[in-house]
Amino acid sequence: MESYLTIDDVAKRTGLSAHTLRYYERIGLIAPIGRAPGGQRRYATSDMAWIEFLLRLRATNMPIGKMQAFAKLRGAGDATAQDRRQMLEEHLADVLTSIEAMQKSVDVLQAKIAYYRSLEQSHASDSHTDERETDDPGKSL
Amino acid sequence: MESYLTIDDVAKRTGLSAHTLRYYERIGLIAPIGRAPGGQRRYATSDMAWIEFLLRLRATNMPIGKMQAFAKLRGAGDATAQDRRQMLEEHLADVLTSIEAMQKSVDVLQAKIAYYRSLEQSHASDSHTDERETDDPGKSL
DNA sequence: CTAAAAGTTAGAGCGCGCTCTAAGTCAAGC
DNA sequence: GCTTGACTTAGAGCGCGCTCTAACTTTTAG
Repeated sequence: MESYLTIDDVAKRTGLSAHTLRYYERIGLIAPIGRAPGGQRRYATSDMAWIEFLLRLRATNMPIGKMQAFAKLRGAGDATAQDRRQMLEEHLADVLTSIEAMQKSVDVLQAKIAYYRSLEQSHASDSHTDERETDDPGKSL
Repeated sequence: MESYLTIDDVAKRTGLSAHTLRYYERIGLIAPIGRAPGGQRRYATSDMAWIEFLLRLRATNMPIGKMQAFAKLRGAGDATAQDRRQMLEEHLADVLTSIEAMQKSVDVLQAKIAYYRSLEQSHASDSHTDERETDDPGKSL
């Protein structure tokens, strides 16, 4: 097991800055990392797995406070597995809701883009049509 | 046309606070709203349409700076329609990318939840199994 | 007419999630 | 040995997106 990753190695692999990695450790998102004799951090592959999972939580907009709560449960051992599952289920529900909301907005954006395209079409053959831009393509259908 | 919406009416309809509505106007996201004789804002239905569109941009995480740029183009008239379309297309691409990323993370969360469930299953029939929690369900498959 | 509720402004303040600074120690190459 | 660069800490600072305060005016209900 090549458990010899320096903080910069981890930064490169995760896309997090070394500053952020230390920050996450300071606030308890990441448990204390092992040290080389000189005091420098040496990340194990198990640390990497946890960090990558954290990034999944972050990618789904879990606030740091909740990640801290989750990390704390994890640190408290297997007995908290049910609590953790419940946290993840609640978070997952939020995420799915927000994805749905985004999808709905995406539909609106696409409609708007199509509307702009149609404007460009009509202006292509007639450069001084005086129609007012409604910014509400839906209304004109 | 009942263009007699007060700021509180609009707040209720949009979910934005009156504070935020004034803030958006101040920073140019919303063009100056018409006023009643005493100086109070009176929102027209066209204002509402724009605010609702802004909320779509916000729901898709467009930063305020870009919304300002978009609003400015809009204020500059029909000639900017192509620029606006391009902004929306670029934004849309970002949004689709981020939805994909979220979906990927959702898959990971679901796998993890399933893993927790399986742990609970095995503990249900044997309350002192000493298996170590790996926090990496993928590894065990 | 009065009292309470809702509106106005300019500007201060805040929570989040980093991000950077300062001052110093440690590690690697020549 | 010396230099260069990466590492360490504690703590300050920052950009974003609001959110609230203070002091005041206007509107509305009784």
